[in-house]
Amino acid sequence: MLQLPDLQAFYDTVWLIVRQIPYGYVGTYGQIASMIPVPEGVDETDYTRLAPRVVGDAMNAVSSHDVPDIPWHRVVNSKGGISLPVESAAANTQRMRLRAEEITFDMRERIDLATFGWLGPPADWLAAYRLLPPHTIGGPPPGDTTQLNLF
DNA sequence: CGTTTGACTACGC
DNA sequence: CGCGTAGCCAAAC
Repeated sequence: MLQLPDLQAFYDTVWLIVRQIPYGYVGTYGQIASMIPVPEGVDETDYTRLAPRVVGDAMNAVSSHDVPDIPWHRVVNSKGGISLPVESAAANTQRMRLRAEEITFDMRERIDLATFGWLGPPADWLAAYRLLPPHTIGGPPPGDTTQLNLF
């Protein structure tokens, strides 16, 4: 069983991380969840497979109000696709904002994570908030060790 | 209040 | 690869 002890704290951490995703890059639900330490007493396996859904809940909470501080449009699923209901107003907004950041979609409406996938925040930032390093996504990193925070 | 639904993901075919 | 499914969480009905 997962049962997060402090849901609001989890949401706060998710938003904190999402704010760090730079212009022109995207993070995934699972990636963000993996950066948050597994709460005490929570089974790690359950956390791994269920926490990404709760990250989606946290995104839903802000996108419905369209909180300006939080670039919610930069969060996509593990396949690089938009997870909002297709053709919904919110999904169209998200796609429009991503394209405005010069992020491109392939023929199947998917973003190449090897190109646009966020590599995560700097180690010192993670340490300051006691978070975990993100596990790499989308295969081998493109090799740019100097990913500037343009946000 | 039960019930249903879903901004997820890993895994097996 | 794509599709289906398990997992059993939260939020919305």
